[in-house]
Amino acid sequence: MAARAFPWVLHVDLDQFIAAVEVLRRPELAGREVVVGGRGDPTERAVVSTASYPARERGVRSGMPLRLAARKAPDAVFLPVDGPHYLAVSAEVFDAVRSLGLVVEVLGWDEGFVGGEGPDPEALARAIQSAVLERTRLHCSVGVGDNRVRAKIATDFGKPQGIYRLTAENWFEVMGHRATAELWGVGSRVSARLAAHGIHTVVELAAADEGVLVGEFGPRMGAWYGSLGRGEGSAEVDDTPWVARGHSRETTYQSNLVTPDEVREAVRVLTDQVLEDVRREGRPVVRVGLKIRYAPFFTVNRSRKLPAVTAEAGPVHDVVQALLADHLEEGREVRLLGVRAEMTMPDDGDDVSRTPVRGRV
DNA sequence: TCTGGGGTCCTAGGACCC
DNA sequence: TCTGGGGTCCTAGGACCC
Repeated sequence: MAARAFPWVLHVDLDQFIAAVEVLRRPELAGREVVVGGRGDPTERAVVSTASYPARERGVRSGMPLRLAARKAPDAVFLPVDGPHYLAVSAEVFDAVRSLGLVVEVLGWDEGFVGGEGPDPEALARAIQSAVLERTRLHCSVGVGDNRVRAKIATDFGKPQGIYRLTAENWFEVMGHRATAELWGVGSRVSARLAAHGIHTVVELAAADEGVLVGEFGPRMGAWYGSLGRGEGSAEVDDTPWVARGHSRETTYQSNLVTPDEVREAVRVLTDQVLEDVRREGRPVVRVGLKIRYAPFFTVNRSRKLPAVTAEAGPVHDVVQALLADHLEEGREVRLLGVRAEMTMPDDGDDVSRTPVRGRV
């Protein structure tokens, strides 16, 4: 159990995971344009979860509205997202890696870190690829790094079905000239704020004055972005099972909700779903959140601590409905509703906000 | 935009207390 | 009122990731 540092960190990432899993159970789709998203109906309000490589060649991307994807790839096969199936396949993938006697930290359905030792990490990577392929018939790419940040970024250079090594030795040669947004943890907003300080590339970020970064992003994040630019980071791999802080359910309605009664009822349904997720965890609720997205696309989040920690449905419904009553602006059409519940963490009694702060990555 | 759903973590400001 | 200086809790919002 617990975290341990390794000389090598390997990042294992399944290639076009969801699309590949769907092709496995429908072999006739091999080589075709496949788009998985929503309920598989490209006329609905939903977005692309994954597209097969042939569909990507037509310009279909994750996160793109299905309607737009259908315009770009009119002949593509559209399939619904089947989360439980992907979760089951994912568990098999990581079991296969663990069967090699390795320490595995799962990051999501289709990726995870693996601790590596010995002189030949590429051989280890090949062994992982073989074990996964043999067990699940799925291909993966493996990034080899001297820490997590470098391993994670390395994987992209190995795709598909490849292996790529990124360490302190070749970090600047490979990454130095690239845009800061190519770093894991730097998105469009942060890269724009960096650009405002004249910082555009990874090497510029690495050399940036720490005072400037701290002034812009605060002591913690500022220092962290600087180290990201240098490719620095933890080499720990932690196989402790993940404990969720909370659960949420949200729905974008195919047509906007108009009356307050409709909204209240929809929130009640979502709350019941969240309570079911929470019940499976066996931990009580400390705080609830309500998300309202008004048409056309304006989102508000409101949250409230419960008067007392509880595993009962009644008080949770009461607080969620009270949040709604206090904040719903009647007369505005509602496009999306979401309900979130945060639970107590296993060893801190009753206060989720006291969870020890841990560096990202 | 035609803009999903499920998560995590960080920051900042106000309330409140001493 | 010409209005301290922390520390902590709560809430809102931002940003990022898959």
